[in-house]
Amino acid sequence: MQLNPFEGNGPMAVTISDVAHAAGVSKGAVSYALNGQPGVSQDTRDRILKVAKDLGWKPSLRAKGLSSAKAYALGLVVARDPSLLGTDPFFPAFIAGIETALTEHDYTLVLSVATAPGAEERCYRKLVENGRVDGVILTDVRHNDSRIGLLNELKVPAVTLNRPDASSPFPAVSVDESAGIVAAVEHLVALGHTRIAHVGGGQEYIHGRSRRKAWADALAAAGLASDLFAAADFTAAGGVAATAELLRRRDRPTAIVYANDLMATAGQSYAQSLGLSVPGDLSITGYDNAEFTQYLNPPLTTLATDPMLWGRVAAQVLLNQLAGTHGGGDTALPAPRLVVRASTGPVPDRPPAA
Amino acid sequence: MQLNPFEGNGPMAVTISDVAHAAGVSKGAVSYALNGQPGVSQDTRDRILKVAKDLGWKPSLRAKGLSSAKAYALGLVVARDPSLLGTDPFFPAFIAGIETALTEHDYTLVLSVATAPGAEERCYRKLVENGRVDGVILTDVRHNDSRIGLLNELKVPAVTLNRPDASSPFPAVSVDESAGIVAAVEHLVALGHTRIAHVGGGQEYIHGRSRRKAWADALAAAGLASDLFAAADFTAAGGVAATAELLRRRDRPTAIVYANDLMATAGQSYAQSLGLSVPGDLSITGYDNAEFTQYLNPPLTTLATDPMLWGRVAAQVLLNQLAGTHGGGDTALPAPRLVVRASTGPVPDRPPAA
DNA sequence: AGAATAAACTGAACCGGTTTAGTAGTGCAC
DNA sequence: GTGCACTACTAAACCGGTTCAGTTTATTCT
Repeated sequence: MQLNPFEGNGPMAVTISDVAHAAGVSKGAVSYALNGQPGVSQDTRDRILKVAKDLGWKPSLRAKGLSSAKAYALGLVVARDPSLLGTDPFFPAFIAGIETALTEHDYTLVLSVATAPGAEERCYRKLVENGRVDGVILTDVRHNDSRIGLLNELKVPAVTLNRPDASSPFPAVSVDESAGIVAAVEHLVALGHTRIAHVGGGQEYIHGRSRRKAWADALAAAGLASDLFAAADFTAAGGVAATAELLRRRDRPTAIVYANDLMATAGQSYAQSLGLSVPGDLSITGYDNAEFTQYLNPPLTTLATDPMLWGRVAAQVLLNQLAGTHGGGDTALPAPRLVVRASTGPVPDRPPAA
Repeated sequence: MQLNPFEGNGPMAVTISDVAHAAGVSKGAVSYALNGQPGVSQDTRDRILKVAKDLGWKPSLRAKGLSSAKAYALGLVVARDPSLLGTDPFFPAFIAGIETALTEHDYTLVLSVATAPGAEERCYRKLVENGRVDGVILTDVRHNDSRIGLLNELKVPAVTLNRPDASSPFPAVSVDESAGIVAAVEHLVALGHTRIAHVGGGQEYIHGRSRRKAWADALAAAGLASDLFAAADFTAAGGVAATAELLRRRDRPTAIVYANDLMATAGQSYAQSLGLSVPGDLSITGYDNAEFTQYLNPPLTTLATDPMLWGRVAAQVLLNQLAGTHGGGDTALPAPRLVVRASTGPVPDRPPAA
């Protein structure tokens, strides 16, 4: 059982003892030498390093992990309905960003997908209690997020994407999403729109909330009322339903700011199916700048973020924390960039016929 | 250094020795009892189990891993240009599927993203040599894929998505993609089309090749020539370029079968920008059934697969292999399902003016 | 020259499990 | 009542590293 026929590293992996024996020193000396710690002379150090290299020694992460009580891995739990997972361009790029930071430090990413509700907390607990990870990244932060307390209890280092609204001891890496939404609203205001609606994402998410608040604030700043709000949940179906609700209103909007691209796409398609012209009768903006949005008819005006950078920085902050070299402060990333395409245009002269 | 203040499990994790002491037996006995192995009487076993439970004992994966030379994790290396990662709805769902199989067995997924070319092989090597994973899943299999040889050399169990064209000792989990493409072509033939083009994905991928071959075969079966092929690379830009090339031809196609949704979307948008009507002048089919395709104008006729199932089965096969309970044969999954939407229609009476 | 100090290095304990070799005790046959 | 097989269990080695407590040797101080 000890000899797994599949186990790699050739016929038998070379251990630190092999190196010690070959170099004529003790295991301890080899450990010191290989880790750049004091306790060995330069001569001996060089010799040990050479022997280790010649023998093709590779540290065993398993052994290292056991003795140093570390996993050399970071955890990410993604809690989404699996069928919706593929619709969001955020995660793949975000994960790629994490990886760029991790590979430099010989850390890996342990990914969990929590499908069932409540499974998320179990995922985090398991990951930490099993010692799979040394720290975790918290995405999709919710209003009064219970995970903050859980991670606190588990005493595991963490980073959050954006600062939670409940008190959190963990550093946050933040993007000023408000600025993006404000830019979109200002763009529409400049085009003459006065009835600018918002189809919001799930309001249990802080990014759902902050986008809504930014929309309302920007309208207030322009002296406009923010009564044209329709709640949705970031899904295409939700986007359609919210759009339908808004377009049924007597004072139907001439522009809709959506909280993400998928809802905007679905909403645009729905509006068009009603015979409305985009942007002739209705201007539409999204959020995320998903690749496909430039191929819609019309191409979607949206907000471009840099999820890869976000992932990279989040991982970096977490690694710094583990190394004890993190100041503790939050990190601010560049605000989203407004990408103006053909789905937004001047306000129509008069409201289109219903 | 030994006592990481962040390390979870309360003030100090309870070990097998604690349990042994509390139950008045030796470490070995506890190990036997906890693993359901013979060597302890039923009475003692029950007592040990109870004590372990009362004390809240959790096995340390790190220790377990060291002594049993296992990682209790599976590896997945995704090699895509990070900027393109978000465009493919396949991976998130695929990964979610993997997770559903893993969580049942207390395995986790270690995910690597190889951005630079060549980094992929290094990723696999590192994952295996560091003992991070017990097996790996191979996606995006290429023509004469060099990774097969690498994994063979590393002596790591693996599963491939679809059977590689080079000889591979690893079980494959396959979807008959050909059947999907054939269904799409037959659908177009039934609509009267005779000039049916194909915009292919990267021909270095076996799925790129097999989709092309299926297209050619289906045309041949219908007595049609398969000269309308344009090479692309699964990207939107590539799809546009290939579409442009096809539409410039004297015998321009009346229908185009794309190797994926993104290229189809971009191609459709491009054709429309040329003033062509879809499907009036040109019918279009995609592949993947990405969520957004139903919100295009017109909605896209495409092929629906079940990436989640694919992930689940692939992981399951790999786990069986690790447990030694896998027969060794390949597994066939249901063929893609043709989803007919408005982007395909009857062949136009005469070729549209150029 | 002798004592104090530091550097270089060794041996062993340790992390928390698994597994092997060996021991004690029981039951049964002859 | 001795021999044998079998069960139930223990002690210790082991996985491959890290780290602590000493020991030896060289250097410096007085």
